[in-house]
Amino acid sequence: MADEGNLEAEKDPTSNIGNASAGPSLDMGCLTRVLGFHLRMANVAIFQDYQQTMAGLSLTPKQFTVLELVGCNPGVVQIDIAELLSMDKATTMALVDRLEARSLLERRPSRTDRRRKELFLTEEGKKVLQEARELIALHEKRFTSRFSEAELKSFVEQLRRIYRPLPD
Amino acid sequence: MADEGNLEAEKDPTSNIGNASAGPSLDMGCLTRVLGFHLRMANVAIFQDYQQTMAGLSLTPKQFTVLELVGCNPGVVQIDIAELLSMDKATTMALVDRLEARSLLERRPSRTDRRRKELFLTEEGKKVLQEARELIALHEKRFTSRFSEAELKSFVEQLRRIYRPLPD
DNA sequence: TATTGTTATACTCTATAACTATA
DNA sequence: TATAGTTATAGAGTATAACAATA
Repeated sequence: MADEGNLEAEKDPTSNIGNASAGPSLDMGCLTRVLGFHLRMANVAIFQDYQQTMAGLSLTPKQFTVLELVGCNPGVVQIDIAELLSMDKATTMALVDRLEARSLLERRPSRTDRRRKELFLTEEGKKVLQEARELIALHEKRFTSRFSEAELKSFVEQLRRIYRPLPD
Repeated sequence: MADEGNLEAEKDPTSNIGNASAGPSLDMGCLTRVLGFHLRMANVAIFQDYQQTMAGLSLTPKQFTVLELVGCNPGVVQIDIAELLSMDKATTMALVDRLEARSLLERRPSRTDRRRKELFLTEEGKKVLQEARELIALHEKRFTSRFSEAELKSFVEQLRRIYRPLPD
C-alpha cells in the first residue's frame, strides 16, 4: 500500500512553480506529479498566445478546428465531427450555429439521407480559414521553436498516447 | 518563404486520427501539425476520465487545484492563486466563491493588510481534499501507466517547457 | 427502434469593466 | 495612485433531456 495511489505532498526540490519572472512561488503539493495539471497549464499558455494572435479573426481554437475539418472534408456531417472531437452533439450544434451565423460555412441536406446535413465552407469561410492557418503557423512556431525536430516528434507522439483510447 | 508559416494540408500517412475503435476517419489536414490541437485532445481525454472518477466529489480540476494550493499554502491570497494559474482575478473570485459556498474553505481578512483575504481549508475541505487526492491518484495511473518512468519525466519536462515563459 | 439534427435549459469558465476599501 | 477584492455582465463551452424528421 505504501506505493499505491499515494499523492501525499512529500517535499521535493521541483515542488515550486511560478518562479518564472516574478510570481509568488507557492508550494505546489501533489500537483507537480499530476499529469492533468501540467497539461492544463500548457493548454492555458498556448491558448493565451493563440488569443493574441487570432484577436483579429475571433476564431476560437475549436472553431478553427471545425473550419479545418470541414475544409478538408467537404460534406462531413456534425455527428462525425462530434465523435472525432469527443463533443456532445448539442455542443457541436452550437459551434456550427456560430460559424453558420458568420457565413463561414453552410448546411446542406444530404440527398441520400435527409436526416443528415452536410457541411461546406463558403467562399468567405475558405478565405478566413486560409488567413487563420497562416496566423496559427506563426503562433505555433513560438512554441515549437522550444523543441528540436526529434523532441517535437516524440512530444506529439506522447500527447497522442494520452488521447488515443488504446495503443494501436 | 517555402518553409515559413506553411500549414498547407499536404497528404501524409499520419493525417488520419479517429481510427481508434470505430470513428469516421476524417482527413485532419494541418491539425496533425498543430501542437495546440494535440494538447487539447489530450486534455479532453484526461478530463473525461477525471469526471468519471470524481463524479462523487464533484470537484472540477481547477477546484481541486485551488483546494490543493490552499491546503499546501494556508493563508495564501486570491491574487497569488490567480497569477500562478494565469487566471483573471474575477475568475478566481467565482472559483473561490463556489468552494466557500460548499464550506470547503474560508476567507479571513489579513491582520497586516486588510485588503487581503487569506484562504484556509475548513475541516470539511481537508477531508474532501484528501479523498480527492486518492481518487486522482487512481485516475492518473490510468494515463501514466502508458509511459515508462523516463518517458513520463521527459513528457512532463516538455509540458513545462510550453508553459514556462522562458527556460530558467 | 435507432439515428441525426434540433431546441430548451442550465452551469461553469472566462474576460472586461466599474466599483469599494485599503494601502 | 496602486492594489485586493468585489459585483455586474456577457460570451463561449459543456452537458442533459426532450423532441422532430427520417431511416
